[in-house]
This record gives sequence, C-alpha cells and structure tokens, in this order.
Amino acid sequence: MLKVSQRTEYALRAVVELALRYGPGRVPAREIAEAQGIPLRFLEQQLSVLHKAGLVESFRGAGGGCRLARDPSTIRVSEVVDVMEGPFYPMYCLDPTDHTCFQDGRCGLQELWVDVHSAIRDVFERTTVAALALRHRRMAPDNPVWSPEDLFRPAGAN
Amino acid sequence: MLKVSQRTEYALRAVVELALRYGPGRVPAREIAEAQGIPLRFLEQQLSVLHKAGLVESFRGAGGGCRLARDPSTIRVSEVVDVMEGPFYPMYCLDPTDHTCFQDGRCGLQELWVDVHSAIRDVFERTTVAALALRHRRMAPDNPVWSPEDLFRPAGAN
DNA sequence: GGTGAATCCTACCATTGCAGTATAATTTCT
DNA sequence: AGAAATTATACTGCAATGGTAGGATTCACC
Repeated sequence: MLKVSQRTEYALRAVVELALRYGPGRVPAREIAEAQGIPLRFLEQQLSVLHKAGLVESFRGAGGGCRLARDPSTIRVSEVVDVMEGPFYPMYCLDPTDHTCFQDGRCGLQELWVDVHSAIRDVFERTTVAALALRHRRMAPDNPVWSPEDLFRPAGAN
Repeated sequence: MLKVSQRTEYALRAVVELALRYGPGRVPAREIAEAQGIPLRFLEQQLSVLHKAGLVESFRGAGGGCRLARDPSTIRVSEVVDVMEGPFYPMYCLDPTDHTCFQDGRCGLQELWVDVHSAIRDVFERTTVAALALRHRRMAPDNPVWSPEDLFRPAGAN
C-alpha cells in the first residue's frame, strides 16, 4: 500500500546520476547502471521513457549515451514521477474517468484522498533533481562525481 | 503506484458508518455492507481485523453486531490505516529491517521518501474518524443517519 | 433445545501489476 | 566491417490484491 514503484526509484536514480555528471558529455546507460546498481536492460527501458518525454536527450551508436535535456535545478521530481507513472491517484475514485464508486464523488472519504494526494504532490513539486543530486553528493562523497570542473578529460572517459 | 488498498478504503467506510451510528446499539455487518456498498464476506474479514486491534467491539449471535470501541472523535485515521496495513513505507529502503538496497541508507533519495512518508502520515494523523463522518453527513445528507440527536424521529424521516 | 442470525476462521482462486529477462533491430562512430 | 550504443517488443515469474467459499461457533429467543 502506498508504495512507490521500483521503476520510478530507478528513473530518479538515473536522473540524479545524470545530474551529477551534467554537462555536454554523454553518459551511456551502462555507466549509470553500474554507478546506481540498476539492471542495465531494465534501466534502458526507463531511460527510453524519460527520453520520449523530453527529459533526457539520447544519442545512439558508439560514443552515444544520454544527458539531461535541461539544467537539473529546473527539473522537479514531480516531472519525473509524472513521466514514469502517468497521473497518479491514491484512490481510484479521484480518477475523473472512473465511476466505479457507487457514491461517485458524494463520499466523505474523497476529501481525505485529495489531501493525501496533494501532500504527496507537494513533496514532489518542491524537490528538484539538483537538490537530490546535492543530497547524494553529501551522503556518498566517495562516489565518483563529474561536476563542471571535471568536464575536460581524455576522450573515451565520457 | 502510491495506491491505497481497497481493504483500507472499506475499513474506513465501515468505521465511518459505525461513527454515524455511534451509540449503545450494535450494527450488524450486513447493514454496514448495504449502506456502504461493500461485499459482505469481504467486509467481515476487515471488521475482524479491526476487532482484533481493539478499534471495534463485536458481539456474536442473534442481535449481535459491531460498534466503535471509542468515541469517533478520539480515533485517528492513522490508527485504522496502521491496523489494516501495518507499518507502511513508500519505498522499501525505509524499512529498517530491509537491507536489499546496496547503498543502504547512504542514498540521497531516502530523504525524499522520508518526506513523502511524513506528508502522508501527517494527513492520516490529523484527521479523525469523527471528521470523516461529519464530511460524509454533509456530502450525502440523504443517506440514513443515526446520530444521537436523530435517535428520536418519526420512522422513515431519513 | 432447536432455529436463525450473527461473528469468526481458514482456505482457496482469479486477476493484475511489477520487476526483470530475452531477442533482435537500428543507429553511429571509428 | 565492427563495436558500441539506443530502441522496440515480447515474454516470464512472482507476489499482492480483491474477492469467494465453506463451515464452525456463539448467542438470543421462542
């Protein structure tokens, strides 16, 4: 109950990794998978979703990879979540297209679910990907970090 | 994703119904099921859970039924949710007994899930069953209501 | 003491969503 | 040509969920 899907967690981790390495360079999915401990083939699917939604740019072929389409500080967690999950409702009766509830909006519980929904949404909207990346850097400072000052490295190192 | 289970919705509806009819009388599950549109046999199971947790009293046999163990204004939604779902975590890494995450607490995302968790919990803790019942009465005034001040009315006036 | 109304207990089942794997096609750089 | 990468699609195993089923037990009342 009230669980976030692993897909979304992976997508967020991928986006955070891309934020940590934000710059003109391209990051292949394999490196994201290794850095974040995500099954590669599974990650590829989620990256594809993020790409179709315009959150990440991707380049095929050798030397290809992904990068964030916008600055991490302008990407809200809610965008990533929306892309991965579509419109979410803690209870089906909030779905305007759903009318299986026999009370259909006349129910006193609906307001509760609206409250839950906005509370969650609020967290997602006030948190940016840049903030997540910052937290990550603080909590795992031993992780490799490709910040702007590390951008010029020998080719092949991405 | 982030869905509330139907079980919990039913349990809350049942508790609201019991709150609307709070008093010395006993309400059989069948009446709750009819009033709230819940499959009877399924509801019985959830009522049993609520009973074991001490939230409702129940009486077997003819003339039996259930009633709330305490005044609805003293029962928080969080209690009902906890009873129905046990400890809930929006992401498994918040579960202190779970260590499947290879970063295990060193992850920048954990704070996000903590925020989500507390936001949801906050809603559940600040809402009482009495408040839900009041909303229900407002939204569906044509529903039968057995509140203390309505106990002595001409039959069929509801 | 029998009968019917009610809770209680346990097992079962069908569906669904989720996590992950597999296979292969396509693009691109060298 | 060949390696490296994304893209597309299909499939599988598993667990949770929502609900059903059958019966056992308890109790009031005639």
